[in-house]
Amino acid sequence: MLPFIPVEHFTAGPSFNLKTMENKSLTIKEIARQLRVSVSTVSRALADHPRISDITKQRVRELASESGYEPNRQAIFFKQQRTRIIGIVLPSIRQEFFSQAICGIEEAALQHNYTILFGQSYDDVQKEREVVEIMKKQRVDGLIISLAKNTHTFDHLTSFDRHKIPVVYFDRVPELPRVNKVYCDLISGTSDIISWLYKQGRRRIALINGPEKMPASADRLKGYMNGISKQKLKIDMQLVVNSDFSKEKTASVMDELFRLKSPPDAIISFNDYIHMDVIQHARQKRIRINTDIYFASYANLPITGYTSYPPKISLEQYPVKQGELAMKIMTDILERMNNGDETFVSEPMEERIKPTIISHPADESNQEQFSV
Amino acid sequence: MLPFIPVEHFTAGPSFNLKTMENKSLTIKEIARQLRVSVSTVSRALADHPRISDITKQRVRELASESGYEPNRQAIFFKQQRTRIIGIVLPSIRQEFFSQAICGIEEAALQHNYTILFGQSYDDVQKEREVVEIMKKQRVDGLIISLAKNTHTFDHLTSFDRHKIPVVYFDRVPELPRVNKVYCDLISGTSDIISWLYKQGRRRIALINGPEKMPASADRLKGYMNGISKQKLKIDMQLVVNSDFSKEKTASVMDELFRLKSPPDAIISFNDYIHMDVIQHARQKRIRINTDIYFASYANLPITGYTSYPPKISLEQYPVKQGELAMKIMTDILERMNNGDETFVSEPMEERIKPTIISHPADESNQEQFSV
DNA sequence: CAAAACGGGACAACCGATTGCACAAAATTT
DNA sequence: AAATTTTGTGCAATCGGTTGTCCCGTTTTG
Repeated sequence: MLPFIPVEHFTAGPSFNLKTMENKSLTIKEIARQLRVSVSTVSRALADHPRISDITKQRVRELASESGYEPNRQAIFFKQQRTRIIGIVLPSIRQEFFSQAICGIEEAALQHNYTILFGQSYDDVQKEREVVEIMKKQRVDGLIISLAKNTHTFDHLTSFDRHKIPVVYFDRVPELPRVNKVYCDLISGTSDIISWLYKQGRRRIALINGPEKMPASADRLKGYMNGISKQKLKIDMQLVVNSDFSKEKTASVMDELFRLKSPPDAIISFNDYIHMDVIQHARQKRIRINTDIYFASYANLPITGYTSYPPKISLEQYPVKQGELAMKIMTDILERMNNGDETFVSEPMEERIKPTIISHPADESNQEQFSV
Repeated sequence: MLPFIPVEHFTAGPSFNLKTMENKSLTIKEIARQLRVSVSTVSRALADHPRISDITKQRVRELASESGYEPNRQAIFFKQQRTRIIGIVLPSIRQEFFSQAICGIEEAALQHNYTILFGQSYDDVQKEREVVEIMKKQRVDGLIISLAKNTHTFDHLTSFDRHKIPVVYFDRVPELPRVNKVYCDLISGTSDIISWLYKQGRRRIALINGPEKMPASADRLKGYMNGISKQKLKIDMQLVVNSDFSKEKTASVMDELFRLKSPPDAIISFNDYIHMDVIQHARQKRIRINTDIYFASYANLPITGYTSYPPKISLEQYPVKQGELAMKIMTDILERMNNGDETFVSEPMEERIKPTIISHPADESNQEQFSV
């Protein structure tokens, strides 16, 4: 049997009353007024407090949902001194690696009812400082950051510790002790690349690395050394060059490689973007890609599948998974903090992800080109 | 004459006192206590209120900056019922068009001291609703959104109007009257593409459009019709097909085109991503790209420059500029709202950007391939 | 010289929710 | 039947600022 529907339902609609329409959202106070109970009762009823009678709870909940009440998070978080916002600082969202990572981060954040505040450092430490400062002012509950390539000091980040705001480093992690971090083990990954290339008969393996000071470069170099040694090849530092990611610098270091008495028969590029520049330059030099020289790279970005010459192999670094993990560590820490557990200070969390070599099936359209 | 400086000043240190180190940041209350004035005085001193003496202002400011006081935005925004956070909802950040747009948006936001809360709809209206709901709960000051491809109802967005939260639609805009929007004029843009192709001697120009219901598709279609008519060509609706962006559907509609008695000599793809799929399929059909058939596309994404077969022309839609404009409109509206000006309700802002045809210089490496 | 004007600052309400405490009424125990 | 416990609810403080109002002392004005 249908209940009588009061006229208001037709004039005001089911999900908000006139008050709400007038201006802003309805408060607990208004509900209390309409029900002639105190605000604390309403608050407790909504929180399912045991001391509130079922009847009252019922009434409160009904009115609340009927009128589309939404608790004011601003107020709650203000009182609780939290924001449920996690700051994310990345070098550049335009790099597919990071935009993928964001997806993982966002996904995990939503699951734990956090939202993400977003900022880019454009790979510059100065901008990074600014963005981080803004995050601090916004009182984020935590910070996930992937360092700019020229970030070598960390005072702008360690200051978070004083405020007990957890920081999780992500992919581009600093060489600091006792920090939370998620990264991909590029040392063993690089070593694996060398092994793979060696098995393909390559003996003069070059590495086009990033800026020397970048930890990411250091890892690749270390892995390179390990790999070369493991295959009992001679380490020739002439085969290791550093680019600053600009097309020009990459071209010039490549020229250096080609000028060697014994030029490389395989080139490992810092990442797929560098790889693409490398390829462009190599084409100009009339080098037969993945024939004269094998090309390897890092990141395994989807777009390389669309390009003329994807690398023979690329190291999948699982950005989505890394992002998820970073956020998971963050939420874990925050939860522990809420429970008064402060072990996170002394026992930082660390996740090392093992990358995988993905060998590109020679692109069909390219094959045709070769046979034309 | 200097006032007597209490001992605390020396024990507490220059950049933060013990209290701050202990736990969280220092408040206006603490400053007031140390200076033996009331909190309101401190507040007004920091706000440069005329009723506060210069001496007091001086004292307050000094201690504030010395002790690294940061106003608690949570508290301020809570009181002012604002957050200075703008919600951004995009289909997918992994699409370069949108990640570029974000850059423009972020840039403009920072300039106006806003931060952005980020969410993706993954091009699905259901997810879009969820994300939008979260934004609403987070009490964003405004929402900038680019619609999911299957968004045809707008109740989840019009509800913002009731709360007087401005919404700016961006690139993928709805067909609603009286809304703020920034978009690229794809109607004239598409017409321009047709003209360009016509000048190149193309007469059977096909359009691989997106889902029929999408406004973006409607624009392209309208521009297509205009363009064809303008060149006094016969409109043949067999040359207009709709893909749903999946590789399979794209391939099947292409097959339709090739089965025509009089197949196309030019194909306009919905965007550069579709274009890449189109190319892949066309290669399998042994079609000589940009010779047998000219390929045109939308977006002019940087990555096409790295691909085997960039489109002959692509329509630059200026995502960064669009993003900047969207945020500019947003901040304009918010500022006017603050001044009690509510004209934005009756007079929505609209920016139409004129796209530009970018003709790809035939890629050097591709040329070589042809000559092999 | 009294009244008005002004300068400087304190008080307290407020934003919306949470939460410890108090207190009355009802239920239970002694 | 008195004492105690339980139950249901209200009061008021609190988070960190902002802001209208009031008050007191000094200076200016009539």
